[in-house]
Amino acid sequence: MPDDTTGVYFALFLEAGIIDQIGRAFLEKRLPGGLLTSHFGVVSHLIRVRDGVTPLELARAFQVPKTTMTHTLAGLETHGFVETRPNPADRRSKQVWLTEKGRRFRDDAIAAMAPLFAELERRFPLDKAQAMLPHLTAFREVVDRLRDEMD
Amino acid sequence: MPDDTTGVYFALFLEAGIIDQIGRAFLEKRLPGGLLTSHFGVVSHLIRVRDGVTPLELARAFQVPKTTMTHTLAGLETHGFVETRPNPADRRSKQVWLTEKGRRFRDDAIAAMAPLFAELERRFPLDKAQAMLPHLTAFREVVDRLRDEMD
DNA sequence: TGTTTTTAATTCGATATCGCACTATAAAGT
DNA sequence: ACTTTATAGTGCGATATCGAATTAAAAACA
Repeated sequence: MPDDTTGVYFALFLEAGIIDQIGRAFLEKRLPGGLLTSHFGVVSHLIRVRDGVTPLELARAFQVPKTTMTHTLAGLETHGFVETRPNPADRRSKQVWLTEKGRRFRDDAIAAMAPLFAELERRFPLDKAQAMLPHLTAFREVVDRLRDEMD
Repeated sequence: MPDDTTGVYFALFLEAGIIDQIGRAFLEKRLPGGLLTSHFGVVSHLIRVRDGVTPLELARAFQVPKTTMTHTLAGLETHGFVETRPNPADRRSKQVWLTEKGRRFRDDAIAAMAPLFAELERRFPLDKAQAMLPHLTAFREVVDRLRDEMD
């Protein structure tokens, strides 16, 4: 495998990292004090996908260690954005449910980001973004599976 | 702006974040104890781009706060992977130079990642990766500029 | 059924990350 | 030249992140 080959995949991870970093910084500057991208991410996931999921499922969705998710959920619960209830199907486990306050937090954050997305659309046209998304998703899916398998 | 529009850009950040997360976890599992992606990233940058750059330039390259870069560089210096010298052109500033040990650290890390990239190439063909990279880079460049301008 | 192994979550300790405030120097404006 | 403003880097405190070990419950298996 030529060095260039490695370079391309390497560059993809590098670009993803910088995009993530900028996105986080931008979002966090617009979140209420003490709240981070991790908090927003979880609440957003509970709305986008569904709530009532377990902490472990959330940890897997974001590919973070369980212990990190425990911590993030504790913060969200302190803020009253989620509540956890026992999982009726498994007494080791919990379910995470959104509160009204949590939904409002997410709506406010999205509203605060709207100007960015508007400007972004002006500079990186929607059709280009739409064209790229499925490829990036496919790459993520491959990497995701690879992680499970290569440990 | 329809909600879907926001959704596409939003999804791009989300995918980037997960790819970054998986890449970090994978790399860090293969780095010597106490060394993180941040350390590898800086050393790698000093080789890929050039060394002798200032801490601030590095902070900008990775879009992290200056104070984070100070900390990362301190760790690298402790490990003997870089050394910092006064900047002859500006007495407030420094220059960061690689050591032989630093180059070896980077080479070893890349070698440890090789199996991943090899398997990755099997599952996500090189031509697709090559096709996607310039678009992702373009997106990063736009977001990067936007960050500077929208504060 | 009883034992062993796996799984969900948490606690704890180490370190990374980051914002704020500060110092030193440089650059800009008068 | 002198004052003002901007810039490079650091110290400190708060909190996030993560790995290792632990506990409780479930699943696998004898």
